[in-house]
Amino acid sequence: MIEEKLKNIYARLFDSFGPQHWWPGDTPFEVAVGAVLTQNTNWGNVEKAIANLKNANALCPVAMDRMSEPRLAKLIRPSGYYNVKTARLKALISFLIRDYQGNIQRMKKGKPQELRKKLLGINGIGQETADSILLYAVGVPYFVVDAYTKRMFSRHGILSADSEYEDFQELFHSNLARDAGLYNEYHALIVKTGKTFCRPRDPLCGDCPLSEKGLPI
DNA sequence: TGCCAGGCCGGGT
DNA sequence: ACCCGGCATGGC
Repeated sequence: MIEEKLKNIYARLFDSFGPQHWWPGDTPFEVAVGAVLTQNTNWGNVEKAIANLKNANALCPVAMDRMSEPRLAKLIRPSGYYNVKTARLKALISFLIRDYQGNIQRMKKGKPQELRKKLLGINGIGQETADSILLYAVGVPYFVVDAYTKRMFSRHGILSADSEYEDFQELFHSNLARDAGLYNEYHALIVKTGKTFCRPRDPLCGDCPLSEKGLPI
């Protein structure tokens, strides 16, 4: 039973690592900024960029909207792809100001499905970034699928490695309660486990809580 | 030193 | 529908 497998994996990860207290960010806006900055990027580098924004007293929608692109690019430089990400942050913030007066909380009004479509319409916001914002900044239950999720659950034979984002997301949506708190913790535990054990060609399965009898993670 | 990190876009086939 | 190159820093 697939449902039992998913619940069993969750239980084992939670027992091993405990609550992860995600997303690592003080405000919904910081979460949204972090979601863009962490695209294909080590979280440690993102922290440096966010620290720069805080030091410049610039981690708010109005300040970042007004800021020149070269200045913003310089502040977020440690997170890599800084020119691309400057444009993406600008696009997200323009949208946020235009439709929600710069207040992410207001996204809770209206249908989550419509909001997701709107987010995906912003240049630079793909499925994972949109779902990260939805789940961790807005608090609506969309499961976030990242590289770790695909790697872990395909290596465990639950889905084939070349399955689509939607396939992985549907796996969780249809087999677990549609619960933001659960999705929050589950995804955070997947990342925690992935960072520790689940490199692309380096399983390191020995001490992983999921490794037993030829079940590499 | 090369590999890796909590993707996404645009152009080509 | 797929495939691919580009985007860039910092840690190990």
